[in-house]
Amino acid sequence: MKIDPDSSADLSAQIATAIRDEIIAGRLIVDARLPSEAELADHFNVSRPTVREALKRLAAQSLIRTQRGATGGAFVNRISFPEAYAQQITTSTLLLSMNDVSFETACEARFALERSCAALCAHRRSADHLADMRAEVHRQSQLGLTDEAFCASDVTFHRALVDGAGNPVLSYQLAGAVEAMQPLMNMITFSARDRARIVALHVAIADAVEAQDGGAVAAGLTALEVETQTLAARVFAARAAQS
Amino acid sequence: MKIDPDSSADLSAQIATAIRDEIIAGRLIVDARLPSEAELADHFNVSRPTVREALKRLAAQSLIRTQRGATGGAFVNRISFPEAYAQQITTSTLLLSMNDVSFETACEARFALERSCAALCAHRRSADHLADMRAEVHRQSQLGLTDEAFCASDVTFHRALVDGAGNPVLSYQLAGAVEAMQPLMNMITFSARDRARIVALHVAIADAVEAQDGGAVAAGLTALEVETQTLAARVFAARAAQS
DNA sequence: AAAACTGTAATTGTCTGACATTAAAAAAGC
DNA sequence: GCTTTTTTAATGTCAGACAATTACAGTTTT
Repeated sequence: MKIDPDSSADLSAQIATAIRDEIIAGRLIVDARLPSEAELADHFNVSRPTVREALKRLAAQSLIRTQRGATGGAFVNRISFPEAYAQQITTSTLLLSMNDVSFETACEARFALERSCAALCAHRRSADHLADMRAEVHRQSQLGLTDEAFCASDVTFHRALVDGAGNPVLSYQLAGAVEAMQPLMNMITFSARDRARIVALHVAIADAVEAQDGGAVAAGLTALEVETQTLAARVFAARAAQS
Repeated sequence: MKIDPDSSADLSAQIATAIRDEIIAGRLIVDARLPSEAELADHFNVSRPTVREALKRLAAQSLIRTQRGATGGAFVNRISFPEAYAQQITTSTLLLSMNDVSFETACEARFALERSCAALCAHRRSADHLADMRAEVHRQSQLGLTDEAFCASDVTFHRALVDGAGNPVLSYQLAGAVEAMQPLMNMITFSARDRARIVALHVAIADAVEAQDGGAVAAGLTALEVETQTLAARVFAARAAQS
């Protein structure tokens, strides 16, 4: 591992970067044990708290895990899909909420990405995925559902569609796009008529998935995108007029 | 902010989670200043090093930035697109390299996602994006290029295509998919004939983008996917036979 | 009066040293 | 040979101190 001269950056940041580079370059493989904190401190010529801060940075990115006890230490972590999902969702959500990304832009990206699953999902979907989609459609049709519950069910429906493509990498990438939209969707209040239209489109999509007609799935998603965009435009216009 | 009982988890992890939740929920807005480390230590009833470890965890995710001096402290950071790109790429790259994701699966996901930009890029592409694509095609045609330089140019070409869609959220999501493939692509050695075929497909895609024909862009990407998959299959088969 | 300088206070960055906690391995006892 | 106890090595936490940095106010100089 490289050394850190007395540059302007934090020592802990430099050390974290040095170790991260080792992991990315493959010189530290999964489950390899890092030297103990005392050894690292000695190696980098810093104190143990500084090393610890560096290790915590890496732990925050799920790059390492730590274990106490005699044979404990810091180990290179095999980043799991669920962990990657979670990071992806957090980053995407904050990116959207902090950068004044318009609803249109986010919505366009989300549906563009989801359409990329249409053909694969139509081709590969299992009975389970289809059943999940039908179940969510049924849930959405119930009266007296809160807006938040409606949106949550919407997300579950779309995740079933994405997972139906049977490609974990695709599911991972889409997780951010679909979940990060939820806070934006929650800003909208859905009237009974709006919900009925959305549910009808969901039914059409589920039918297309069942028929394994990729083109129809994509068309259904496009129709849903148009519906969502016009609905959002109406809500935001009304809200702007009110204030 | 909530307190942390003496549960089994690390105190610094609990504190980091508590603060992260405040940020995600919007109770701590961008550029808001967190209490000083001493105040946080007092509030959570822990020592300052523990608080610092928590803050470093958040800094590693670009959720906060710190500043020294009299009016310094920790501030909620507006996560920028470049920062989000970098995190996305790191996570995606490690996810692929550590989880035995097959080349086919990763490649399928990557091209499926990229096709989602085809129509938008064809519609919106600027002259700049087109020029970038042409420039990369020209670079790829040069003889004596190393495999790595060829792959790097390939990535730049595809990023120009993605950016041509004019949707920053889409560019962000695709960054991970496109860049994370590079290490996998670098495992392949491209013969002159292979390169010529790929360049020809790139030319076809650039032509389609210039003609603003979204369907042709998507078709070109599909052809490129087929070419890449068969090429990779041949390389891996040859390598397997050799050993 | 304006500008340059200086000191002070607040805050993060780092170090030292210590103790608590944990969990595996070695040793002891039966 | 098995169970129990002790040892040991590692992380987790704490307390206190000092260094480095920066804004601000007050002072001096021009």
